Amino acid sequence: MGALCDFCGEQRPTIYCRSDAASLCLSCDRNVHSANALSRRHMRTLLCDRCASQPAAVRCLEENTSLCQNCDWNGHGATSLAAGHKRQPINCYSGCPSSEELSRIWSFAMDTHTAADEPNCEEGISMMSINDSGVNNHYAAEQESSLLDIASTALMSHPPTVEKLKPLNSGDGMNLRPLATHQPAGSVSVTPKVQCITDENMFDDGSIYEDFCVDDADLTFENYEELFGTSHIQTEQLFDDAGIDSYFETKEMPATESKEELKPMQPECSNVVSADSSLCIPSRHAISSISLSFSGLTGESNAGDHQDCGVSPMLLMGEPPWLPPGSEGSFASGSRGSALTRYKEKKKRRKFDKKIRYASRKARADVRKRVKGRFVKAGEAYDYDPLSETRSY
DNA sequence: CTTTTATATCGGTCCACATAATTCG
DNA sequence: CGCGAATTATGTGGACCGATATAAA
Repeated sequence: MGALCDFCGEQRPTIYCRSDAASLCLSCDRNVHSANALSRRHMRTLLCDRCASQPAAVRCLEENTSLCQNCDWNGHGATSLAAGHKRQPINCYSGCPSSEELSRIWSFAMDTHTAADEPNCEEGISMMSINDSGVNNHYAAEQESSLLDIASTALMSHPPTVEKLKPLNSGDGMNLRPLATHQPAGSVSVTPKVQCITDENMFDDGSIYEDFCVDDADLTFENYEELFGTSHIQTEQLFDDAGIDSYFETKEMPATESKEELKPMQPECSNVVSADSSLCIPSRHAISSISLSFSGLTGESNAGDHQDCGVSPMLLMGEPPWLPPGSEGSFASGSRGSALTRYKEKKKRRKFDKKIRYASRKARADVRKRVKGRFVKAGEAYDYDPLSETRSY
């Protein structure tokens, strides 16, 4: 990624779109993502001020900078001084929010980015026909109205806790999502986040966990694309869906094997935290975190993900060096099955949301007549017409 | 408990053709 | 080196098929 907007190549990029794996200036962001209903669904967030290549996850209020997980944990949180900085999670957004709405979401950032750095972009926005009123079809209206229901960005210190995440994760229709700054790999690899795992208070009565574990699986499998940067091509080369899927199924399934089902989970934990195995107290939260680690490796993550995690994919795929305590063996065997089912369903859904490189080709394929699923020559008999769904014979 | 059968799931393949990419003069 | 024409390569979606996994008998 360069220092310029991937689209116009002129302005300084401010927004990172995971679906497009692109850094965009504010103007181009709106331009590109107002093109159609699908693009409006792209989740975007601020660009990391430090590396300028990853989506920002948190805003350091002390330094007044937006940071991706990697920069936050490695560069920023690494120092004891900065580790105590107040951080504010940065929300993702979709749709085509107006500049006012964006400034409401990111009041801290838009002051600097928009007003100071991208005067032209702002001007561009005001001039664009696809502005707030321009994209006022029903879908966009929904998007924008839900944008107004923005989840508040609670102040936090490192580390964020499960409780703080829960409400952000609970809104199903919300198109504004927090970046998970509690990502597992990081959470077990950097000291400050150990609290997250060892905070037994969190699980004293088990209630939080019970609420969390299943929903967290949801978070894991549904939002990981939003949580991590995405690069379709790169990741398919690294880990295609089948790969992680098979890993999932062969190692995690069957759900009925309560005694051994956790074995496969351990390598994640043990390897990820190999630098400090004492961190890997196999708490239930850790298990949830582990599943999040999986999410970072599935289909549409990219090299940056692993960079973010600070763990190489190969390491993550390693064999389990030790077995978990038996207490975890009974962990949510039932909910695991349902979580897996939901994961598969969502994975299936994601396939429909695959990246289309050439929209024109898709548009054409969408209207091509077929015989048993195969394209037929123009004018020849067909058994399926996507437009009329009629047969020619 | 083992074997057989039925069912479900998954990935790969095929097709035509517009268009992107490459080659050539 | 740049340009235009010609050629080649690519990508797109739905249905099908074989391999594999899982469940049931």
